[in-house]
Amino acid sequence: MVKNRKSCEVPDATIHRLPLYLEKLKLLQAIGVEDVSSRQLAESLDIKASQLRHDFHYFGGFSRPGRPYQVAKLVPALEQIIGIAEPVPTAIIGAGHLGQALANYQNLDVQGFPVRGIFDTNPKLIGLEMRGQPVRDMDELEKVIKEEKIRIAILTVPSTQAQVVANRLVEAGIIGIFNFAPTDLKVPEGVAVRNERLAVGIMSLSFKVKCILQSQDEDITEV
Amino acid sequence: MVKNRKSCEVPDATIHRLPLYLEKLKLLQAIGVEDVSSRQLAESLDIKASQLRHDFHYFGGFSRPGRPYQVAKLVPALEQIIGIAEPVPTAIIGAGHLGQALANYQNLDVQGFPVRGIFDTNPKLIGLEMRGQPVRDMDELEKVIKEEKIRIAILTVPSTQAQVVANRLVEAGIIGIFNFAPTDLKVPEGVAVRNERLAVGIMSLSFKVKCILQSQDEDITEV
DNA sequence: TAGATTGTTAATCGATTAACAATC
DNA sequence: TAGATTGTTAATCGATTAACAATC
Repeated sequence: MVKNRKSCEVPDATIHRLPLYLEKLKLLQAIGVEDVSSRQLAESLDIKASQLRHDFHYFGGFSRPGRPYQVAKLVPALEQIIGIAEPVPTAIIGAGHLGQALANYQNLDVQGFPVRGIFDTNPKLIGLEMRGQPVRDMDELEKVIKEEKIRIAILTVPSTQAQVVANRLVEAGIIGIFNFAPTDLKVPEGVAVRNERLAVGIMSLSFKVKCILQSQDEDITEV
Repeated sequence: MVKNRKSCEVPDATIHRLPLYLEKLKLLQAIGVEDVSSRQLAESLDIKASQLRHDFHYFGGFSRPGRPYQVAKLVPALEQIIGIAEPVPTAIIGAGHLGQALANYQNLDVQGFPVRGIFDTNPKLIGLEMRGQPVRDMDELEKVIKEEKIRIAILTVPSTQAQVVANRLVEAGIIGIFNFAPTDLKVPEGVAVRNERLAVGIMSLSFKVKCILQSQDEDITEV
């Protein structure tokens, strides 16, 4: 399977677009669209058709020259590539506000990441139900991960605890950590981490807002 | 002020690193570090020193050749550039789980984005207190935005409502929207939007997890 | 002075876009 | 056939990295 190995040497920029392609295609599927050209699909995502075809080219052969893409074929192909052809059992570590928000975020299930464990150390939270799942004591972490074959963990604990918890997760066999703590986790090779920094998001927005305000000031001054 | 205009023509990649620089510098400041070289700072962020200096070069003159950066000068300079030298009054639209999580996320205040209004249409939520702020009826949106001089809005409403609410926000004078709904908002020029797609994040993580699993399978097969 | 550092430009690298043959 | 489309390679563009003079 040389193809498989190669199919993982893909730029991050391309990887980040795959979910967008999939989302749009599912939308088309829902309204009964059967075929779609690279031009149509790209236009609806505000990118160039050649970029879309170039992205697809990493994985090869979704259609053949002259024929548009078949939505019904492309959707499962992308799900396969992204790794959600089968549901991916997921845990949420930290049942604070953010953890609760994510636990209750129904799309997580729909998108292929059923939550099979919610954990916290706070006795006041343990036992509470969220989406039919009880919040469990962290003591049960390793046991539940094993039993439920959980592969991905969403980490919403305070940043002081993030590294310690991450170590336990890795030890327990987790190979994907979606980290919401503003900490750079150190993990061994063979474990993927994605950091979600909400503060970075709002600050880069702030930069652009500042630029807009400045340009408005200039316009007024120049009148 | 040609400098200002120019200082906004900065690649997105650089803009996204500014908050990381600031965060690390504040950490250094907290432990009493006074000077820091580009090499030290870059190393702690796992980037190249030349990249850091290249980024700073867009804004010019944080130090002079031969002298390292002074933390006490760099922090306010970056805050100025990012646009958080003065607190930026912020609103949260949608007091569901995610809205609540963000409202209670204390760092929002600390980082320069005090929440000055939380809004929802659900009568069960209106009146509830979150961090000393009542959840208000959407009817009050325009009034409060004006009174509190709110510039940035965090949008956590269902995607079906996102565009309608965004239109109202723009009309009311908001110029920055931090959008958590999986919808591409259409806004006029002079309004900045940043989309936070949690589903994209977890799916790109899933892609990498799948690749790790495949490479492990290959290792076993090849033994 | 010698070693370290910044600001700044040039070289390299990688991602995006264009072009086009093959195909329907 | 004519027009539209994909897969694929080449050209372009932009971001990262290296290099180095000026300075401390």
